[in-house]
Amino acid sequence: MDAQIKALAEPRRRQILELVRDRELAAGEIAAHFEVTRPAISQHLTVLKDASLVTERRDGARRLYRVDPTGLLGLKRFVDTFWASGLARLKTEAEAEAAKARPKVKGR
Amino acid sequence: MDAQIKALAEPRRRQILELVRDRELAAGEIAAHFEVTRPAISQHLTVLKDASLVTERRDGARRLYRVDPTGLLGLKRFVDTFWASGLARLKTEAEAEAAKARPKVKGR
DNA sequence: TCGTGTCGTTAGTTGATACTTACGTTAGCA
DNA sequence: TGCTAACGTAAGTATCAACTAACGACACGA
Repeated sequence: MDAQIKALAEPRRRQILELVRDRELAAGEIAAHFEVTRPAISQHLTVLKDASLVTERRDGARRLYRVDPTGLLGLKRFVDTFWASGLARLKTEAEAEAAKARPKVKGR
Repeated sequence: MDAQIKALAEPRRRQILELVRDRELAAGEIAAHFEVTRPAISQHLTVLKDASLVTERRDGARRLYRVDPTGLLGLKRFVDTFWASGLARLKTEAEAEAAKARPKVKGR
């Protein structure tokens, strides 16, 4: 999961993912959306590909990229785990607060 | 969401989060789990606190830390969005594959 | 086969950051 | 009021990565 989260930590790579989320785009088309040079985008695409966050498909001399959900699985599990424990904690605190408000009552 | 994901990109900070996920720990207790110096952990805790990923509570001279689910909300939405679109894409492709297997049939 | 278009790769530079050492701050106790 | 314990902060260093410029590789058409 380390590769995935490090790949997503860069804002530009998240922007690239937004671009290829629901449509397939060539490397040059992706680069046209940014003000950095094309090689910079190419390096970002390599990072995303190595992290299994995008897939690469060749079409002649072009290379088409698209989001790949595979790499997101580990990160999703990580986030969901902490989210669930956070919710459980909030629930416990809320119940403790409610119990403090009316200490004599047991149920309801 | 930028601060949160950059905070989580560091492996040591994720380890710290694991430690304070279900129990409250003092800064010194957290630092005892690692081989780096205590100030290094203190700096990590500052980053996590600024990203609303942990809460700080003072108890005399000690400072107790614990996971705060607040900062996870944005990241969770981001991951869930891509996860959902990825699932939708896989579903579409599976249906296309099924349609290719039996091109004459319309339904079922 | 010779250009042209589409990309990836390498080398080098620069800015960000994780770390250590040294110091400052606050709380509690004799 | 001193002393100690538990932290945070500041300054300096070293490593990492995002970027540019230059070059190489591959596909396609005249």
